[in-house]
Amino acid sequence: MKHNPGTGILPYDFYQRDALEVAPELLGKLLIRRFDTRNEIRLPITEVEVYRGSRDLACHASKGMTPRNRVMFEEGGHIYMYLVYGIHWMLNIVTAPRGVPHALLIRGVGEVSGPGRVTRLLQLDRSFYGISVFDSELVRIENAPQVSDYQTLPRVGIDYAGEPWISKPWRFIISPKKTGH
DNA sequence: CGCAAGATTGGC
DNA sequence: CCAATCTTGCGT
Repeated sequence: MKHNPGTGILPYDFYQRDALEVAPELLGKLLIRRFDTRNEIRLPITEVEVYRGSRDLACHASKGMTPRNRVMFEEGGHIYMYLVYGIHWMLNIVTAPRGVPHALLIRGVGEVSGPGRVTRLLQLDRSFYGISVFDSELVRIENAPQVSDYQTLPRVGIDYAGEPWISKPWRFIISPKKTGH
């Protein structure tokens, strides 16, 4: 595995931790989508949601390993893509060591809000399933100063999970910039 | 093999 | 409020 020393790319070890620990640190980091040698999009991650292992009934891994969620059980740094409602691709960054199925759903980058809009903007789909953000040219994440001003809120669209999972404040979002004087 | 439901979005 | 759109996982 490459670690890309000196490139500013977040290293392998960054991802080998509990998703709840990685989530606030991922805010503000630069998600980079390279289309070719001349074109790439670099935007800060503004909103993520934690899906935390087999006990979390909102997490796809709560029903064990399946063909779809297999990559969640890989080591941190892999990309988990899946389709919801037959329409929208969801981009997730797997975290935690191999065998511990944690993931972070990327819900916002730059000014773009909403996980479906993120993948549409960055042109991410099934073909990115299983690649690693710490050694891919096409999708990578670069270090940036730690964000200190963020809030936590309940996750969206997981009523099916029931309590206590519905109420867990596992959605992390950069606080809106204060404008004006 | 059928089918209900979905980590959402956009339009009426 | 509700349809779109199709994959997935589970029950039969």
